[in-house]
Amino acid sequence: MNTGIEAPRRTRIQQEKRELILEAALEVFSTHGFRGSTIDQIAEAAGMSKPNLLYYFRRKEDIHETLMHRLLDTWLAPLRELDDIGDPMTELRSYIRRKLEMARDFPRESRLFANEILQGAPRIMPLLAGELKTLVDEKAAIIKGWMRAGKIAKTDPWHLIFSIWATTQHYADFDVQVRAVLGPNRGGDGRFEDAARFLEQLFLDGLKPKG
Amino acid sequence: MNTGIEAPRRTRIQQEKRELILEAALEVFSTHGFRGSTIDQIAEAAGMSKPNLLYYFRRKEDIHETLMHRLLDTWLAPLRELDDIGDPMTELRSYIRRKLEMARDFPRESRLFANEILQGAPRIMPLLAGELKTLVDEKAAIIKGWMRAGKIAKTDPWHLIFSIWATTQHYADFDVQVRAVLGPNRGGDGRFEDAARFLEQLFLDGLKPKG
DNA sequence: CAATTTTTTGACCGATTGGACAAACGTTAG
DNA sequence: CTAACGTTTGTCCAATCGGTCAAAAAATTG
Repeated sequence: MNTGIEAPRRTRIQQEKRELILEAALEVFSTHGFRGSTIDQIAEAAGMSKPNLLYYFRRKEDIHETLMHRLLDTWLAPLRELDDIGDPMTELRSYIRRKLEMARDFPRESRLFANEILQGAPRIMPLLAGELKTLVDEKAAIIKGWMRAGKIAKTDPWHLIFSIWATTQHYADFDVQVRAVLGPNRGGDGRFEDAARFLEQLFLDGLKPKG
Repeated sequence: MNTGIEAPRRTRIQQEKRELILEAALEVFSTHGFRGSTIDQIAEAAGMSKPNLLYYFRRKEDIHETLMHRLLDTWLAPLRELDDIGDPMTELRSYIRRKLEMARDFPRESRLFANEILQGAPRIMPLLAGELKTLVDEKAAIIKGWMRAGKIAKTDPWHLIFSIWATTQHYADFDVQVRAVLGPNRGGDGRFEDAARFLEQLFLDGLKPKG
């Protein structure tokens, strides 16, 4: 997909500094949101002055936009990998696992995305209704095929995808709450393995007691 | 629980105007976050001047604090209702239904809460580790009892509660995304009934095809 | 070296922010 | 009526915001 944005040629130093800024901006934006973050905060986190930062990104929004476009690519990678080859139940299980791993390894990206959606997705609405919808529709069709073939239970594929997104991203977006509720004992590093075990069972068998 | 905050006596007009402000602030805070919202925005939404608003709430934070405390009470009501009387599977099913109804009927409250948690819960952290944890632990114990009695499948009660929160609140917090992906046809008012049907099946039977 | 280009910074600007304050307004009680 | 009290607003302020600009500093080139 051509976004119409031409990437100008850049020196090696420019590339590195831009990466430094994006890394700092990810940290700041993901915890304070777009409007809650200041250029000064990002500049300080990147170890440079505000005018210097503005030399690499002319506007605050440019940083955010670059971050969002880059994010969406990696963020949807697990769903893109979901395909018709292999056992359906295994395919879904590994999709859930991959999504949970992303929540564990890239919580800032998850929160950045959540912040944007929460506030009405003013900056990426076209992407949601376009690229994202197309991708989800495509994968929903695959899942529907599995259902018709009797490989998995018949249900709504779109809401199934929503539920996978919701349950996995919850461990990144609501991390403070999860850790607060689990307490110091169970809220440690093991919480992701516990979550993985639980989700596997939920999506496989549900809660009905085994006959 | 005594918060230590004394509620001063207020005239009838003060009560009404304060309600008006809180209603407006809920609208603004829930879509822009705390730092992204301005007193002017809230004042305009409430149909009064900024100094007039500051006559009823001395500081911007006072409005947010009042909103958050009030919110937590109503927000946790469904979980409080979960008790040992009645059939476990029915209890859980109606908890899920009630939570989904709250996401449908009070999306602004859900988003206000999500905004706060996303940003590290700086203003309600003690409540999470205190009141909330106590309540969840208590209900987790009840659920554990059901598991021991063989009434529902054995799994992690805490993560079960997380998954119910995540899947239901998703329809409030990520509403724009849900509607964008479902498209104009399926993204209409019926989406909550579709979600209810799906979630019921997921939590009951999971995805494994019926033998 | 000198000339040129790229990078960095201090100083500054207009706009917006949360909030203060006194004066004006409205209402009610005597 | 008038005095007292509760309510509303216009004006103002210091702090912070995103962003500009010229000039200094550093790096690159010849």
